[in-house]
Amino acid sequence: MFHISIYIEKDFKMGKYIINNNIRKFRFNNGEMTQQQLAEKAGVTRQTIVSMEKGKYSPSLELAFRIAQVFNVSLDELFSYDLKDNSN
Amino acid sequence: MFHISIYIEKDFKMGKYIINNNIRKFRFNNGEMTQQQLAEKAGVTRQTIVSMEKGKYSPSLELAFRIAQVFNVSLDELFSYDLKDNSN
DNA sequence: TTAAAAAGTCAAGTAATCTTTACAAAAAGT
DNA sequence: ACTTTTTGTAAAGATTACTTGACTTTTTAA
Repeated sequence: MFHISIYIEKDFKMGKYIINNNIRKFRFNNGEMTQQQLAEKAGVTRQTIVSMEKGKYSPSLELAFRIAQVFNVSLDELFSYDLKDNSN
Repeated sequence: MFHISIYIEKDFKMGKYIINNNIRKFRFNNGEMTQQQLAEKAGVTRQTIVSMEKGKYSPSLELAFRIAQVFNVSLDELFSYDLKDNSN
């Protein structure tokens, strides 16, 4: 007899996902809205918009909603939570 | 002659919205999942789940996505961004 | 009706988001 | 080519999410 163990990490999903956003795309779909204009409409600084577009951090849900509201779209249209591509 | 000024706040939308969530509902739709179990699956502490359910703060978008993923639903099914009811 | 499990509360500490300021690089207009 | 507008970078401070731990209240179940 022999025994095969398959170890599945408890939190195997964690750390493998990445948040993508279409902010830049929607800015240009809305009359070439600048970062500054979006920032004002969403009630944050331009720097926050820059960092978000660049994916430097994940925004608060509150801010995500405010930006979606500016573009009049749903959260799911603006953000996606995808498996990170590890093929490189 | 006289003059009437109507002042419209620039960010009149801000501060009037509130984030609601269906976390508790989804926990009970999922075989009576406890706060502790949800916390483990989402990779946070139970205290974080408690605070979220109680609406004590708006979670990060990252965490919002992880919880939606646990329940296998979209962000928009789990969270809503509604005008605060000022009728009281 | 008592024990055990789950949910709620509080407070202090850590980590991450967001602001502010200031400047550099790139793009667009004259 | 030069100016102006827009975008990108960086770093320090403020604010807020999240953790940790310890305790109380409510719910479930023996």
